[in-house]
Amino acid sequence: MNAAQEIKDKGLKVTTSRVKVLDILQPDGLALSHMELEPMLGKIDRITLYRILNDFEEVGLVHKVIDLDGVTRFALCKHNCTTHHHNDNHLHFNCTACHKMYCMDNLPIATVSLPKGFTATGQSTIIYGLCSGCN
Amino acid sequence: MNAAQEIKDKGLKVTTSRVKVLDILQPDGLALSHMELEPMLGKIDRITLYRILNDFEEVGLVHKVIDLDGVTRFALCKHNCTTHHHNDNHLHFNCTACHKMYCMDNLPIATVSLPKGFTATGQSTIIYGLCSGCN
DNA sequence: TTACATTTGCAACTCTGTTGCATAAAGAAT
DNA sequence: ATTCTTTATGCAACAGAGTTGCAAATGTAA
Repeated sequence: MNAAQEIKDKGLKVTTSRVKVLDILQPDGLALSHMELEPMLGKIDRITLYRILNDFEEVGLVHKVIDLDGVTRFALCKHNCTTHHHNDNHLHFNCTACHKMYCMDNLPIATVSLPKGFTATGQSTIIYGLCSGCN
Repeated sequence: MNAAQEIKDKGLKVTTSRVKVLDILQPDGLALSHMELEPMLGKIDRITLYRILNDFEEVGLVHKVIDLDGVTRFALCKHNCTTHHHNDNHLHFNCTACHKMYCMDNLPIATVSLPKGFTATGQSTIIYGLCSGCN
């Protein structure tokens, strides 16, 4: 499916900036930061980029993940997420050498038994080490 | 052990600000943010607090964890961490209601088998949901 | 109590993220 | 194609987090 159609399907207007952002996030399973995205987009206003990413997250096109350095990153959703409901819980791998953040879609997520009184609605796991490119 | 002695043992000078910071972090297993710590400390300069926390982390007195909102939090180390080497890998629980971050010292950490080429040196897991106080 | 090294506080700065408002662009109707 | 309405964009201004350099204050050991 092309980016414009995906955007339209989520009820958002199709603009050149939005299409470009979605196209850049498409190919690999990498979560990109604001700083990485901005130069790839040409002359887009940084505030616009913030708003596009937030809108995309709200309608379920992308998900947000905060890396080990506290940097916010965005990656494409793959499991038919919808507005205000993300279905794509998965592990992330953060390379300590190149700082790339990978979405590990096919790894199982362990369930943890919590102490009495605590109830879990989800979990966020970031595994760190060396990625295939840096090993 | 009292705070002053712990600070001295790590090779840092014992100052009133440092003792106060360590005393506040002592009791519970909670990871506190900068914003939470500052008002508890009286008239301490915010830059000094940044430096104290960074120094404490370097020598293994406290560890840093970034919560689900991207807020940096600090908590006491409990497993004889040393300078530049932390031994206290453990899960964290982030309450989505009161936003408290708990160190879950006694829960087992699952090991994940990664794709070929990837090697893990550690992982950071934050479980979110409702804590015992909010349930 | 003097002297040295370290810590603190201040000023200034960068980076990240948000809000309000005027302008520009998209989408639908004519 | 032209107009109209809604939504998106760009700009300015701001707030918060975090860092660095430097002078003044404090801790520690002699």
